Amino acid sequence: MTVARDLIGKGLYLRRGRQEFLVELVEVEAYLGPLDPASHAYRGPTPRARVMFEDGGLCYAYLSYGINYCMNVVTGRQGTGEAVLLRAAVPLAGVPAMRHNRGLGEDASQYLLTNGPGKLCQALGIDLRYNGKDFFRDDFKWVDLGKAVPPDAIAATPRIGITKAKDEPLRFVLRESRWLSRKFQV
DNA sequence: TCTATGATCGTA
DNA sequence: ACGATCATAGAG
Repeated sequence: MTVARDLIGKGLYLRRGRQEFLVELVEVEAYLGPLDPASHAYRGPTPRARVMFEDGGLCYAYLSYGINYCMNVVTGRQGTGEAVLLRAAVPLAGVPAMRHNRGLGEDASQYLLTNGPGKLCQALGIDLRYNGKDFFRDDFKWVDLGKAVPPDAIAATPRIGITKAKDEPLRFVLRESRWLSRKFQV
């Protein structure tokens, strides 16, 4: 949870072939493991959730609603099943490719690029092949963007799109960001 | 601005 | 059958 908070404002870089992407994370959600009924780890290390139980630093990617992909950072030690869902980001590099991946024209609002977990993955070209990849290798890189994010710039709110444990404030957002999947309410 | 709905498929 | 989503349609 404090790990999730620390991801706000971090830069994530991805290279695929000749394409390079860089985004700044502005919205994440913590999923706490087997005791969290909203987590995919709730039923233990099933085939889908297996990488959630690996050591931290891996990518847990899955198909959501048969339509979109979503990506997580595994954050616990081996066996704990903790992960953080990446929900929204600011596009910093590779914007034309993201626009293409999203099927958006030049005139479409820039905020539609990466303001949701499915949109973020589509923009970056993330699919099931990225499940189990290492965010510290495998063409990913964490980038220090050099911005200090003061604690009061980050807000904690309930998680989105879940039915169980919906009241825990485990979604972390950069308060004033225009790139959130939903506007932060006071 | 909001609520409802359909698309679509891996997982359990 | 369900779901850590999204885009669209229609009402107010």
